[in-house]
Amino acid sequence: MSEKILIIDGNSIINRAFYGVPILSNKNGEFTNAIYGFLNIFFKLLDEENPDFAAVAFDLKAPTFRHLKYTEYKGTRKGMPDELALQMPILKELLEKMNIKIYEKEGFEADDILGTIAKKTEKNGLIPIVVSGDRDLLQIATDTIKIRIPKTKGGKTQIEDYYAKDVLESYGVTPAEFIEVKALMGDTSDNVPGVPSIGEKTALKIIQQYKTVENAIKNASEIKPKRASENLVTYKDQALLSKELVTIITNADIDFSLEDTRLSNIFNNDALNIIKRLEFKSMYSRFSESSQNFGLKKTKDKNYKIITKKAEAKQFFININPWLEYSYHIVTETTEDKEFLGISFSSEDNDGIFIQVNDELSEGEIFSFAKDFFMGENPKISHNAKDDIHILSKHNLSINNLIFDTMLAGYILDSTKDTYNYNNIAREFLNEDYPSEEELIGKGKSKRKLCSLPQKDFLNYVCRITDVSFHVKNIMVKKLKENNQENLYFNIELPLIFVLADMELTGIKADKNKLIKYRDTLTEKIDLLTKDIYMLAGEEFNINSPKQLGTILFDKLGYKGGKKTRTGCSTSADVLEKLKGEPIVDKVLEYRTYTKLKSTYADGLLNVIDNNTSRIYSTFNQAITATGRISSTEPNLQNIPIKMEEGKKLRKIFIPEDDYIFIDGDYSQIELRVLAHIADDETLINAFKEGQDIHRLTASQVFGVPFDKVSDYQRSSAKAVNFGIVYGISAFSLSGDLNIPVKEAENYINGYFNKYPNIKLYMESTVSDAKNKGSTKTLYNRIRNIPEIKASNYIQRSFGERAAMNMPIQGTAADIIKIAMVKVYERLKTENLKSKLILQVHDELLIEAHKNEKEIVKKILKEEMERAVTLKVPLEVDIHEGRDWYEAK
DNA sequence: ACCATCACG
DNA sequence: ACGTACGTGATGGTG
Repeated sequence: MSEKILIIDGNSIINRAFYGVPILSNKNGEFTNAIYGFLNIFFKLLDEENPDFAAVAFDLKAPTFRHLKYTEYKGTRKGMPDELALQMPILKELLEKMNIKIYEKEGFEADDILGTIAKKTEKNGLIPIVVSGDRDLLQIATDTIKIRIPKTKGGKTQIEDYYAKDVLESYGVTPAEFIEVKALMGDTSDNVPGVPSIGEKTALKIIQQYKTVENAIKNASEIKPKRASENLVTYKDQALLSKELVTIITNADIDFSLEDTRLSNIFNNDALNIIKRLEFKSMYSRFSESSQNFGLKKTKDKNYKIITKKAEAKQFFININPWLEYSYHIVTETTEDKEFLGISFSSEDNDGIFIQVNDELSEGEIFSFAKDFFMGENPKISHNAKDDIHILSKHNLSINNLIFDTMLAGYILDSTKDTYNYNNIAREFLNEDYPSEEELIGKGKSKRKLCSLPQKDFLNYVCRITDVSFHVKNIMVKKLKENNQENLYFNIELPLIFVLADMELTGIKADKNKLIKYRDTLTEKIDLLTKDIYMLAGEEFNINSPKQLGTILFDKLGYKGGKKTRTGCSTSADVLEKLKGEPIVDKVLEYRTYTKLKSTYADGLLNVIDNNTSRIYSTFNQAITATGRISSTEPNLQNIPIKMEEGKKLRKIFIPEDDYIFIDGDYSQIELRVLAHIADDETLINAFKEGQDIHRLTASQVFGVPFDKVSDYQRSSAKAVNFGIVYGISAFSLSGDLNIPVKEAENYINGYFNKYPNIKLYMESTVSDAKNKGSTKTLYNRIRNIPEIKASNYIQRSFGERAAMNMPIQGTAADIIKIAMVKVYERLKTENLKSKLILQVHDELLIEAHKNEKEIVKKILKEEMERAVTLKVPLEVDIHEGRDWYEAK
C-alpha cells in the first residue's frame, strides 16, 4: 500500500475555523477559537487518513507573481481581523512543536505550494490528500489526488471529498476545465475580474460546451444569453488574464524533501504545554504520554449492559440500593412523537445499563417497575430533568430527590454556550471525546432514528449519557463551589425545574372562537390596505418583501431612505416613521402592524391550541440566555403584544377556566431598583424608598428643573435615558432613540452621571472588572463570560462593555423573579391550593387562581414577590386580577 | 440557512 | 475615527 501525505492549506483552514467556531479566549486573554478549529479538523484528518507525511502551507504577506501581473489583485493581502492574525503565530509555533513541516514561499500563495507538493508526490507514487477550504483547489484533483474541503458549521466539521471523477460529477467539468470556469466567473474575494454578467451557472454551461476560455471566445457569437456573449468579446483580455490568475502553479520553486514531512513524535510534551496554555482540555489526552499512537482516540471501553426481559427489569429495580446515587436518562426518539425507547442508569457499581422497551417489556411495565426509583428517596442525577418530568407525568409519576441535573449545571457554569449535550460536557469536564447525537444520527433530511443505529453504537450512546452524568457530577459540584454558585444552583435553579415543568404541563387556556374572529378582522383590514398600497404604488408587488418595498418607495416613488442594508435601503419602522404623513408610508406601517399580528399571533396561536383541552402549551427554556432569563418557545408567550391597543386586544383570548380568575403580579421598575442597589446610589435609593416617580426625578435632575415643573416631554426623554443606562448607554444611540442631536444626548448623559455619581462609578468598575476577569456576574453569582470585552476590534469590544454593564442588572432581576417563582410555587403547594402559576414574562407572574382562593393568592403573590430578596430599596409589585389577560394587566 | 423585521421585557 | 443600545423568538423572503 502506498504511503499517504496530508497537504494542508493553513491559511484557508484557519480562516474557516475562525469564522466557524465562536470566539474563545483563554485566561491570558489570548484568542484561541481559530487554532481550536484548525486542530479539530487536523485531528479528524489524522484519524481518518492515518497519513505517513504531512505539510502545512501558509501565505506570506509579500506580493505574489499574481500581484505583479495584475495590480488590483487582492489575494493574500485581504485584511484579516486582529483576533485571527494574533492566532497565526501561535498555530505555527504549535505545529513546529508537533514536528509538522511548514511551507511558505515568497512570490507564491499557499495554493501553489499545495499544487506543487501534490503533483510532485503523486509522481513519486504517494497518495496526496489536499485539504483546503477553497474550491479553487479542485483544479488539481486527479484519480490519485484527493481534495478534501472541510465545512465548519456550529463547531461541527463535515468534509467533502473530490477526486477528479467527483469534480466531473458535481460540476460537469474536468479539474482542468474548472480553471476555465473560474476564469469566466472571476473571484470577488481575490478581486479576480472574470467576465461581467457571467456567474457560476453560465460559466459552467459555457465550459461544458466549449471546454476552454479561448474556444468560448472564438465561438462567442453562438453563446447565450446575449449579455454573456457580448461581454465575452468585450472582456476577452480580462478573461484571459483571470485564467492566469486563477491557475494554481504546480511547479513552484520550493525546497521540498519528502523526509522533512514524515510524521513522528507529534504528540509530545512541548506541544502539550502549548495546548495546556490554550486550555484545549479535550485535546490533552491525545498529547499525554500514554497515547503516542496518534491514529486512535482515547476512549475507555466500558462494560455497558442491556436488559430486555421483564423479570430482569423487575429485578434491576428491586436491587436498587436506596442510599446510592444513580444517574438516569429516559431515552426517547428525537422525532416529533418522541417515542419512548427505554431508560439508562449508571451508578458507582454499574458503568451503564439500559432497560429497553420491546415486545415483551412495555413502556407501561417499565414505568410501573420504576415507580419506586423515581418517587422514592434515592438520590438522582439527571441530564435535562424537565423533559423527564413530562414523560413521567404521562404515567402519573414524578421525580423525588433530584440532587443534580448536568445540563442545568453546564448552563450555570457557562451561560454562553449554545448546547449542553452530554458530549460537550464530557469534553469540557472529563476530557473525554464522545460522538454527539448529530454525529450518530445526522440532521435535517438525512437524520435517522436512534433505534436504527447498530446495537453497539446505540447502547454506547444511551449509556454514556448516564455514565458521563454520573462521573461529571462531583466535578461540576466542585466548580460550582469554587464559583460560589451553590446557592444559585441548588436553591434557585434546581427547584425551578419543577416550577417550569409544571407551568409547561398546565398551559394556558385560549378562546379559539374569539381568536378566529380576531384573525378575520385582521384579514379584512389587510386586504383593504393591500389594495390601497397597490394603487398608491401604481403596481402590484409583495409588500412583505423589504427588497421590493424598498424599490417601490425609494426608487420608484423617490422617497429619501435612511439606513442601508446589504440588499438596499432599510424599510424598517424607524426609517418609515420619518416619512410619516405620506399616504403610502402610513398604509405600509399599518399593513406591517396587521400582518405581524395575523401571521405571528393569530395564525401562529391558532396552530398551537390543543383541540382537547383548548389550552396552549409553551416551552420555558432554562438554559438559553446569557443573562439568566428564561425564554419561551413554541409558542413564545413572552412577547404577546401589549404596547399598542390593536395588539393588546389579543390578550383577551387568554382566559382562565370556569370558576377561575387570572391574578397577575408585576415588579415595578425592577431593573432600576437593582441598579440602585448594586451601584449603591443614594439619590436613587432614596427615591425608591420614598416611592417617587423615577423618570420624573431623572428628568428634574438631568434638565435641572423642579420636580413638579417637569414636562411630559422631559419625562419621556428621561425615561429613555434610564433605559439607556440599563443597556450601557452611548450618546449616539440615545440621540437616535430620542431623535435629537448627538451633542444634546451627550449633555443628557453627562447630566445624569453628575447627579448619580455612583452609577457612573458602577459602570466603570464593572467594565474594568469584566476586562480583568473576562466575565461579569449578578448579585447571586450568576456568571456570564464576555470574551468580546478583550477584543481589539472597537465594535466587538464596545459590545462587550455594554453587555458587561447590562448583565448584572438584567441578570439580578432574573435571579430575583426566579427566587420568587420557587417561593410562590411552594406556597401554592403547601397551602393545598388549586391555583397555579402559568406564565412568567421576565418581571411578571401570572396565576390561574380558583375564585375561592382569589384573596389568598393575591396575598401570596405580592408577599413572595416582594420578599423574594432584601435589597437596599423596597421591591414593589402591582397586583391585578381579570377575566382575561387583557384585564389582568 | 440567513437576513430583515418586529413582538415582548 | 471607528458604528451603537441589553436580552429573547417567530415569520416571510431570498439565495
